[in-house]
Amino acid sequence: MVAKVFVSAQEVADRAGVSRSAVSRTFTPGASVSPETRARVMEAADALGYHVNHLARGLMRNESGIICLIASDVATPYRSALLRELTLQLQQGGKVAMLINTDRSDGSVDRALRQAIRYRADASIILSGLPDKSIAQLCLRSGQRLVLINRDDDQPGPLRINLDDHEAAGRVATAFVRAGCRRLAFANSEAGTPSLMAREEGFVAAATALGLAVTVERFGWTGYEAGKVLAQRLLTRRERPDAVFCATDLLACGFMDAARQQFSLTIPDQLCIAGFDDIEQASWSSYNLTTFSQPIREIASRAVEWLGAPIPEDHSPRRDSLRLKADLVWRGSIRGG
Amino acid sequence: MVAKVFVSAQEVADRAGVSRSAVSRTFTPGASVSPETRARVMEAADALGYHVNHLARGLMRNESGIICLIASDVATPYRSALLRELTLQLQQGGKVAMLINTDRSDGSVDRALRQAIRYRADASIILSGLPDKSIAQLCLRSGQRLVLINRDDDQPGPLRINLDDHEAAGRVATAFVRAGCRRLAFANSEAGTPSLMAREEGFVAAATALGLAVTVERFGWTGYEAGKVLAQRLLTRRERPDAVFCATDLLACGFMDAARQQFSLTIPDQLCIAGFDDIEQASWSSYNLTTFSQPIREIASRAVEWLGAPIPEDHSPRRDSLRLKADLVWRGSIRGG
DNA sequence: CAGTTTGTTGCACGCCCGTGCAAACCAGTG
DNA sequence: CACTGGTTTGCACGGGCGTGCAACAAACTG
Repeated sequence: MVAKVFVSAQEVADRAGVSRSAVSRTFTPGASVSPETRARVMEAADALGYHVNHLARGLMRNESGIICLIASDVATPYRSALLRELTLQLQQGGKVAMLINTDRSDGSVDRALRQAIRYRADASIILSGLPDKSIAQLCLRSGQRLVLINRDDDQPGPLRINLDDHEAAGRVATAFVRAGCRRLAFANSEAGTPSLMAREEGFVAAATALGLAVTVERFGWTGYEAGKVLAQRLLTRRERPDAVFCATDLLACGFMDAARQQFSLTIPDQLCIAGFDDIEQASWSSYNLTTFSQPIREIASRAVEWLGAPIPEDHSPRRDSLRLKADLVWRGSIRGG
Repeated sequence: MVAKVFVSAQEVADRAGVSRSAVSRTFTPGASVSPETRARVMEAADALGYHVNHLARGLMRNESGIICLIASDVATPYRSALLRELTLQLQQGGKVAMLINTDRSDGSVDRALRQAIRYRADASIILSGLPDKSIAQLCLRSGQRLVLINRDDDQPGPLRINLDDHEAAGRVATAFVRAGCRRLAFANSEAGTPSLMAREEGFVAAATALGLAVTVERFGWTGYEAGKVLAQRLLTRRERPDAVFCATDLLACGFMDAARQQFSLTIPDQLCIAGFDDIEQASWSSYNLTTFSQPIREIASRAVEWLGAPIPEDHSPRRDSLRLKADLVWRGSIRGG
């Protein structure tokens, strides 16, 4: 068994003929080292293949540099795109991402947060689920920062980043009406997360204001297959909808495929469709889906920026809650773009 | 500034009225603690919200529990699916995944590996690119284990997991011929990674053996848009191909969309298509793509299993190179399945 | 030249944990 | 009671690092 034998600062010091402190200072920006010693240290370090032990450094500095990303369904187009952007920007900020998968079971997020605590992560970014209040409080008490993305929670402490789901959904209703649609429907999943429900409520509210009723159907999780089932259910109704707003693009893709292949409908002539997220597939020409783009870059940059900023002394009315705008991307699934 | 104030074992010990060792032993499986003290410690730990500091534990044990995943294009369907499976299985094995994004620039993988060393990762799993020999050697010398997935490298030390790309590609050629196709083409990206090239070579070799020539076209990276361009190029040729093997499913999706919409071809009647990876979209009914499924679960489980196994004393002829089989998933893009 | 400033270096301590070792304890035996 | 074997406990050390402090050297200042 070849034990772990990473080279330590002491070995570098011995080889360079200096004290270990000198080595440490060489790798600490702003520390006082003469150019000569620095050079000798660097040479020895290169020769030996020395790399600062961030575990030990984290112990000392009380700052591990680790940011925990907590998410489920990470292989989903939208999630993976967000994860990509987050990890990229964290890396640029000198942090490193620790990825923890959650499932839909109870306590899954709590377990993930416990892991984050064990590794003394500087912060946790939660993309799915909601932690128990007590464990969230523990994180905050411990000095760990928390970011909730698209989880419409209201407890103070974490940074909450959300979209204007409600308002955006209203814009779709208007667009549908302008396209001459009268029989509106909303295709949702049964997941019932705040942002999905906000889209549904926003759509229904706006339609009602325009004097139209909305048929709402909910099924399964927000995936392609669920979209097909939803199409099955909505398109076999007596009063077949002529416009459907799907809560996510994945649902929309499944919906469109079923609409075209099983019901021989043409889009957008016989049926208008809108989605949400602007996943890559929405732009594929088979779908060419009109949808809302999640401001992924901005979400990530706001989160990272907030993590880098110092915690203010005063308990001032800090902007811990952001509501970003989702832009409507016009493509071909609604008439008269 | 609320400094980090994670509760330490000492505080738990004080509260429970025992020594710090007792606390440590309580959280160390197999250590000798009486039931009473264990109970008192647990109670105090719960009350204070204590969690073992894995940074310090890693320092002691010389084993951080961190596994580094190094990859580019993590938002891609295939990559994200593999990442998901890896992180899941690592979690089940009690490890934790650290995700490092690379780009296509030189030294990107090397920088990622350096980061892995700094955090004293127990192992690194590389999904994209190839590390420089010297840095790879440094990892191995340091006792860090290395796994290369679909990177057909031949240096000893790392575990290398590859597919039977060459042979699989041959099976497609046969299928095309059986479907009555005569004018074969291969659509590749310019990335030139070993597995992509193996698919190309395997296809060409098999076709040649069957007495058919293959038109090869390469463009861009392995994405949807590149697939469209490749269709543009291949389908405007004098001798239009009647069967195209795309190096990846993403290329195939782009290719199919262009073939249908710009060239009004029907699939599989006028054009047979095959892909590779079996990404989720391949099963979407707009594509219904015949393709090879990457044995993602097996790749992940083999990797995790290998990481968990002890390094054998003797330098025996260890199975450090695995070649897994990619199964052909018959769908509707080749005639006569 | 004495005195002061500036810059560099090494020592020693602490961060939090696991563990070898020896002391302490406890129950059982003759 | 003395003795033995087994279990539990605390002490002290080490793992790799950053940093305050004091010692020291060099460079100025008057």
